[in-house]
Amino acid sequence: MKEQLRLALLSALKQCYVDGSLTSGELPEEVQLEIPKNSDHGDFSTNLAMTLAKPEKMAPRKIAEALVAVLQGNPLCDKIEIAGPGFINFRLTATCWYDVLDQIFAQGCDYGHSTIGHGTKIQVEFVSANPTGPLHIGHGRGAVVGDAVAAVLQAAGFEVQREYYVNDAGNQVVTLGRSILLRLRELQGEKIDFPEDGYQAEYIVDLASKFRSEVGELNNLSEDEAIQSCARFGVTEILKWIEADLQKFGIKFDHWYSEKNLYDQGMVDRQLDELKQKGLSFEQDNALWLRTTAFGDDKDRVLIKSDGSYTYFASDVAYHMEKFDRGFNRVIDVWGADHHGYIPRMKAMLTGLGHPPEDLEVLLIQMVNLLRDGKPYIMGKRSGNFITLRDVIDEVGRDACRFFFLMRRCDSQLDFDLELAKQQSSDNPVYYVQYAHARVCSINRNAEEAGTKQLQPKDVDYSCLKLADELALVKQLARYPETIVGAALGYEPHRIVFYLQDLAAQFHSYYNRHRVLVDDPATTQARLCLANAVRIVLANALRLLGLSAPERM
RNA sequence: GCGCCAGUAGCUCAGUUGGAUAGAGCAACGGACUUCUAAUCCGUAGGCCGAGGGUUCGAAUCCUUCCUGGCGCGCCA
Repeated sequence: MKEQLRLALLSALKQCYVDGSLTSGELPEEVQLEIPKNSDHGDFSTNLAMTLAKPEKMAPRKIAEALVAVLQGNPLCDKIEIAGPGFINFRLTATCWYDVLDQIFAQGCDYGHSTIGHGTKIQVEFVSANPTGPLHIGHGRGAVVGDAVAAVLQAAGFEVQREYYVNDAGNQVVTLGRSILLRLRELQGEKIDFPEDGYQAEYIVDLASKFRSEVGELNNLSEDEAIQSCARFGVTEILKWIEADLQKFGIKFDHWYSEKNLYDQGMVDRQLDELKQKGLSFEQDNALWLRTTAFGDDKDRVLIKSDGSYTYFASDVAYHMEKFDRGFNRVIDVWGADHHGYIPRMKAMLTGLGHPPEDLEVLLIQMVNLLRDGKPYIMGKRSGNFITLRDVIDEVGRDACRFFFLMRRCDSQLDFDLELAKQQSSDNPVYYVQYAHARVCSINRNAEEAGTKQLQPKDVDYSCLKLADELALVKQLARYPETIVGAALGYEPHRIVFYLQDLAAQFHSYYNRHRVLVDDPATTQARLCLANAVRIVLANALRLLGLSAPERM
């Protein structure tokens, strides 16, 4: 709809140049068409005349007049007006809007999808929490946002892979192994002094006892072997929890990528060699450094420490290069905002290795402040006192929890008060949206009980939908596809949430003002179509965000 | 000290990437269920868009300087 109008405008402009009413010959790279806030200003509005004022050296309103003279009589438009400093406002014909309903019924659950991504391969890597403990609320936010971003990109025609990077190599895994081993010895009756830097939490004891019953005791192994064995066991078990938690949240990854595997395959060393060959790394103080300052970072970064062990940055370099080797055109990392300091070094590394830095997009997820009764709940893996993501899902509910995380743009902080989330559950916005969906289903049931058979859209007279409320609703439905495109290109799934709330509000309002099932059969049929078009779009958007669309509530 | 993110109604936040008179939800107040589900709707009230300066036809949005809050600034992860 918008596109057709855009084309009409462009050809009108060309026509003006041909007939000489405009002279600059300037063609804007983009004709901006927006939906005015105030519906008195029409369905669409363009500032084209204003942007041409300078090259054309003419008053905007004069330019607008020239354009409108050509556009007058366009079949799409009911009314074209010049307003304010030089806006051109368009009101489209009702029939033109009714086409949207046909599109919705024809496309069904695909309505809203587009091909704007042209199959570009994008990988979204998210959560990637260390397998040393259960997921907490902050991971939950990253999980939901990452999942929704991936879904929205898919809907916009990108080819998307969801990946979880498993940090199963490195220090924290050794710490995990040692912690389990110590608890195991404790279970065997030894008196141990649990170190400060071990993982203190209760689940370590559970793991130790599970280890004892499934694997046995480790008296024959050396200390290192025992730690290794405990670590492997711990990582496997914890990954099972994580996967189960995510599944409970409705999130499924296409691929789990092991850091350890990266080392085992020699990919880290190969990548370090390449850096050396390209002269990007250097040795100093017995360590190997990457010269990231050459590409905008404020200091150089260590790849191999002076004790010979690798930093995380080393494997991150190899990992990210490997992503591009796998054929992704663009790579998205979803990180906690506390890692934002890593972005310059990652971009520097990419630039050094010949990738445009825009190929990596990092989405920073701001902190979640977990509260209970208004009091902050301190989270820390080592403190031993935390509420897991699973606890939250169980307490608040999956839909409400997901919705809550998606309601805000991800770069603003979020207060998550458990008591509030529960208390509000009866008037939680997610139910508001779902209720709209359930209402349409209920209308359908009533129609069926009353013996009203719903006609095929082609047999329905849409011109019965002449109320302002009805046209406004259709126009809102027409905006859904572009909402997805905007959400995808900006990596902003929250836009879908706001769209859903707007659509639900408009429908609730309409429902309270007018009956769908009325005496006149033609009107009833048309309104049933409208209501069901709303239902389809609500269901599509809810599904996109991983939320359920209940048929009754 | 340097960097990143934020600052919009009493509270929580949107604001279509620079457009016309800045919006919604809670909270407050007043109304609507013999009518398709009241988990709903209608109405009232609420603003120096943190502050100053700049860019232009036009700024909550862009540039700049401050102020406030959060987070980073390791051969930690």
